[in-house]
Amino acid sequence: MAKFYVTTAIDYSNGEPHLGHALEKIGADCIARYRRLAGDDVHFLMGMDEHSQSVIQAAASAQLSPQAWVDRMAATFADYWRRLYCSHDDWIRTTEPRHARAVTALLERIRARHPDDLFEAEYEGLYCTGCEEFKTGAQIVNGHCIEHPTLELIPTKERNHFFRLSAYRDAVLERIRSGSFAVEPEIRRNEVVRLLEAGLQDISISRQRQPWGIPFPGDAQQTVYVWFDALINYLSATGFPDPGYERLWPADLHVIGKGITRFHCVIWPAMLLAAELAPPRRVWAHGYVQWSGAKMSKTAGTAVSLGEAIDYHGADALRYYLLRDVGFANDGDFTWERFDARYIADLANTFGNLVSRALTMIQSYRGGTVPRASQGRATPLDDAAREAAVAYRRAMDGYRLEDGAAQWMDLAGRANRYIEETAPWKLAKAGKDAELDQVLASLARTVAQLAVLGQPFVPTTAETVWSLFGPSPASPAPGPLVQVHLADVSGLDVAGRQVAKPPILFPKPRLTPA
RNA sequence: GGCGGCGUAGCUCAGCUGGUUAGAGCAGCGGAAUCAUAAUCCGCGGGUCGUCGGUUCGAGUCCGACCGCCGCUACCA
Repeated sequence: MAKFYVTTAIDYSNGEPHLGHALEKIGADCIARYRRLAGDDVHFLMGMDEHSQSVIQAAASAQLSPQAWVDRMAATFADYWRRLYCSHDDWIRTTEPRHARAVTALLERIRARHPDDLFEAEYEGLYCTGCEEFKTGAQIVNGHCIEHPTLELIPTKERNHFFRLSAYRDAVLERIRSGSFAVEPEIRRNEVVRLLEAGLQDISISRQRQPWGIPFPGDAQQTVYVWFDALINYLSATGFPDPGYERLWPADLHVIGKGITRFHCVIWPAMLLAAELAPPRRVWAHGYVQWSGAKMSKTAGTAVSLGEAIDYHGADALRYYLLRDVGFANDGDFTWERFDARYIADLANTFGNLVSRALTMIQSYRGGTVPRASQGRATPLDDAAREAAVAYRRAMDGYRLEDGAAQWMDLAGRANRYIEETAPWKLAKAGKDAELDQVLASLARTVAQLAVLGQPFVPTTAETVWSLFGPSPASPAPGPLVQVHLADVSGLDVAGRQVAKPPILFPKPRLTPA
């Protein structure tokens, strides 16, 4: 069983999560669930980034200690991810001892193996407490950071510890070009490659007078710069530096937003190389959720409440809509109208109604028992299902989640057409039992397959549909959905199972009366 | 400023190395059917393929310029 260690970016503890956070977590969860389905031994990590100046400020304005504040934020985030059915195996917080230990160990390991890579120097510049970065050039407009126009940039001059990032340009570039370190989608890889080709400067990795952070090893006056600290979370969660961390490391996939590729695709692999540790195998940088083509903004009133979006049609529906319509590569729009359109046309009318009509016919024509087809085996629908599974797999293996979702939904559409083509109600009236058995059996198989393939997108709905196939004399319990392997999906046998009356999976919102 | 991407039917987008009447889904219109969540299925798309020019027997598909969006990056007031 192949190990698959997947991570999301850890979230800053300075505000409520929004749709953008949600897209990343949902996408990563979709991948994690898919890899489990494909038989991998998945380890899925999420967590919180809890150091930094902005946390101190947020805590102060809430009249809380930093620790009390981050505890509260962690609980808030975790609750949202629970509501979205995130299936993470571990949850790391950078204030945990295991993380501080790993950060210290990594720095000491770099110092031991490449002492020249860590040095002290003076740094001077404008510091944005929102980004926790020094800002230069076009990042500054009207004297403010473009990301945080309401915050003051702080002129800062201090003696810091530096990391010799410039020494690793060629090594990182070579790994990206050769593919041993994959940066995707392609547009992101090209950006990173150009960035590397342009050359790198050494970076400051410590801060003075920043009590809320991890002490810099060998220099009690300074703390580890929050970004340098944060990246290491992926390693901390493996148990590093204790023996056995290699069971998980290197990470197979870091899922991040397109705005932080520099840290993950340049600095992070360089840090690891300096410590003589393997860089991650792959980074996937997703796009952003937009509102009518513009960045979501609270001030412009275009920020959508995540809680509201979850409650609107349910978490499964939000997951499907975001992954199918907004997508996991490029930027995409969120609008309530588009959400409605996907929900009604796809989830309710195509998928939900398919399950409803297929199982209802098995109820009324076969007393609720899935018939065993006597003649032939593969119907045109079975053939279509097999092809869909192949295309689905190809899309999901390449992290093209929107394509995977489309393949899944298209199969449901194909099944609806199959019903029209075969018209089981006519077969029933005409007493063509063998043909009817074959059609109903094929439909049941396909619905079961849809439950399996739909898991990464609509986990609870998939579970519900799967559980509709009850015990049969030959096989008392259907067995958990999560134990079904993707390789077996085309050979699923539900003949003989007793099906329950199908519930309304995706109830349609009542239309507003005129 | 540099580098890169995008601009195709009302909406979201496919269109690989140039070649029959430019496609899909959604929405809309018409029809059929009745197992089903008034769901489904079938039929219907004359859209300057951003603009102009070029290469070619032939360009949405290559080249150039321009317009409009967008991304990354740069010690540009």
